[in-house]
Amino acid sequence: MSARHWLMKSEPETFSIDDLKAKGVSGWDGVRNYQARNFMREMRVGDEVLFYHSNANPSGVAGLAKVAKRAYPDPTQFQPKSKYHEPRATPDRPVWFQVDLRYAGHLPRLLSLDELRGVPALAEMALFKRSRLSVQPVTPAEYGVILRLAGGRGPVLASPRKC
DNA sequence: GCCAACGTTGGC
DNA sequence: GCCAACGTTGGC
Repeated sequence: MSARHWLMKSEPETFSIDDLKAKGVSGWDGVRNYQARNFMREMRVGDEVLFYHSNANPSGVAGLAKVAKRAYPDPTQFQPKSKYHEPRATPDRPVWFQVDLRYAGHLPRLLSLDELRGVPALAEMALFKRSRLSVQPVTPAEYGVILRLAGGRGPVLASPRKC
């Protein structure tokens, strides 16, 4: 099965594409929305992810990542002191899941929400239709349009290496 | 199962 | 910081 494509949002004040670059691989913890969780459970190693900066100025797609590990229980749900603590969860019956992402590059330039909104080929994106969903699928066509918009044919846009 | 109240996301 | 959109909770 070919890799699928996703868009994942993070507030750069909390965790930015620069932070992911510094860490190399990071767990995507803290997702507390069922639909977003379900999408993460569909992800497979090697799927390609658009890293979106939300609550930023400007907000937009900042970089690329790849799924490095399939969904597993988000450990913060078991930590009473965490703001992500989930009292209903037990190790046997976890409620929330996360994937690991591997940094795959910055876009040559940030593609702002405003710019993306003006592109007809992207009009059906969940980004606009479901503006609060923090993990969402992206079609191959949309993914291609976004990479092309970002411009350049730098290493960032080179064909993805196998994980 | 309905739906009002409430909480959160995220653009601006 | 404001607030619209919308997901979740809980009373009934």
